[in-house]
Amino acid sequence: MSEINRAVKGTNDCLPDESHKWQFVEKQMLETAKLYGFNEIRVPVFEHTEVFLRSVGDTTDVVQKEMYTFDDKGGRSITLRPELTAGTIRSVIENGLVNGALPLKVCYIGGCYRYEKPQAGRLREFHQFGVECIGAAEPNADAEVIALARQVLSSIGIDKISLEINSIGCSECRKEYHKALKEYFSSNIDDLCNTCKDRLDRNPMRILDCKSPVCREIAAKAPVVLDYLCDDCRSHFEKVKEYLTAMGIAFSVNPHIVRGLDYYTRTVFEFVSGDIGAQSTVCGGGRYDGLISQMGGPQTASLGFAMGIERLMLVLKNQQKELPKAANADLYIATMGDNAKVKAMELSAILRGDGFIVETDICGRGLKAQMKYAGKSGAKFSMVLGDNEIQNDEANIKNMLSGEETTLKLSNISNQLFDVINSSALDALAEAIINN
RNA sequence: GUGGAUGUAGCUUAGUUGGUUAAAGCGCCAGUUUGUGGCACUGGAGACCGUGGGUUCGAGUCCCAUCUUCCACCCCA
Repeated sequence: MSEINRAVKGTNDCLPDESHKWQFVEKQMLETAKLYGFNEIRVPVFEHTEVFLRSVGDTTDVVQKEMYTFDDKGGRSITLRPELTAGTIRSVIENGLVNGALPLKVCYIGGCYRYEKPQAGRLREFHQFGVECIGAAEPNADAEVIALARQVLSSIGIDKISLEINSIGCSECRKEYHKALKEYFSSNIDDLCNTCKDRLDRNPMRILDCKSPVCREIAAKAPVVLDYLCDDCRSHFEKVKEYLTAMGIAFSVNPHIVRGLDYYTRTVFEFVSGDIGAQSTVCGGGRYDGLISQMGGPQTASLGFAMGIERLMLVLKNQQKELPKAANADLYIATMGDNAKVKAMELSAILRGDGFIVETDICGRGLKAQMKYAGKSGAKFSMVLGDNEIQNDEANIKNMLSGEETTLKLSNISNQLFDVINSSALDALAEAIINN
C-alpha cells in the first residue's frame, strides 16, 4: 500500500462502529470531573518548544528523543504536545487565571504526540484525559484528585485496578535522598545494567523502577525515599493516606514509583492494570508544587493526573466490559414508488425534528433490499410506504425484533411513534425482569 | 534507537517439493415472478499475493533489502 492510503505509523482511526464507545467514555470523564468542580480547558495541540523544555524537563526521554519538533514558516520552534500539563499551565499563567480565585480546577481531553516505537498500549498519537488542580497545597487536595481519578475509572466500568502511591519529597529532602542513592548504587555499580549506569549520574531514582532482574534485586535493598522525607513532606504524605483511607480508597505504598517527568514533587501515584501488557500504567499523576513558578508564574502548589484513553479502552476490552451500544434507527421507512419517496422525506423531516433517529432508502433499492438493510442496521421499527398508505393516511410499523405490527396515522406520526417505542421498551424491560 | 514475530480479497484463512486465467468461508451487491428483513438457494463484484530488487525458462512459494502491523526493551498515559 502506498502512503496515500495508509495511516501514519503509530496512529489509529476511530471507526464509526467504535466511536460511540469513545463518546461514552469521554462523557463519563467530563461529567465525573464536574462533580468535583473541574471544568474543561482546551489548549492548542502545539506550543513553543520551550514550554515543554521548561516543564517536562530537558533531560527527560520525552523531551530528548520523543518530541515532534519543527520550525514553522516564521522560524519559531514548535512542538506537538507530548502531554497536556505543560500547555495547560502555560495557558493558566498567560491568561492570569492563577491570579483569580483559587483553587483553579480544570480538566482536558485531547491528542498527544510522541515519537516512540509503537507497541501494546503505546501509540505515536494517543489521547489523554486529565485534570489539574491549581493552588491547593493541602493534602486533602491530593486525596480528592486521586478520588476523582478512581471515580472516573469506575464510572466507565473499571474496578479491577490497583492504586499505588508514593512521595518523592520536595526539592530539599530529595537532595539528601539522591545523595544516599548515589552512594548505595555506586557501591553496586558493576552489577547494574548499562542504562542504569547512565542513570546513576543523571537521575538515580529511575534505577528504582528498572525492570532488569539484577537491578531490581539491587534496588530492593536501596534506601527508601520515605525515610528521607523532611517533616513537612512526611506529615503531608501521612495525611494523604489518612484521607484516602477515610474515603474508602484502597491503595498500596510503592516506594519504587518514580515519575518520568521532572516537575513532580511530593505525592506521586499510578493506577496500574495487569490486563494490558507491558505498558501497565493507565493513569499517572502527582503534585508539582514548583512547576508554575518554574514557568514564570507565582509560586503555586498544584497537582494533577492524566490517563491514557487508548489504554483504558484496552483494559475494558481485555476485562470484557460491555459499553453501551451505538444508537440505531428508531424507524426505517421503506419506500415503493416516487410518491412514497417524497412522503418519506416529509415524514423523516418531521420525525427527526422531534428527535427520532430515522432512515430511509437513498440507494434506490428494491423493497426487499430495503428491509434487509433495516434489519442489518439494527433499526427498531420499519415501515413500508406506498401509494396505498399515502392514500389512506395509514401505515403499519413493524417491530423488527418481535415482528409485531401496529397501524399508525401518518398525520400526527410523532406522538404515536413515541407511544409505540415506549411501550415496546417497557415490554422488553418487563421481560428482562421476569427472566431474572 | 535495540531485539523477536508477522504481511494472500473488507474480515478469517487455504495455497502441496517454485509450473498454466490465485482458492474458500464470512461480509458486500443482485436475483429466486413482481408490497416486507433475519433462513435457504443462485449469481456477481472484489487480491497487481505489503513494496522494491534478485535467482530462475517460470515465484504467492527461494534470496536480499525496505515498509507496515504485532510483541518486548528503553520510556511513558
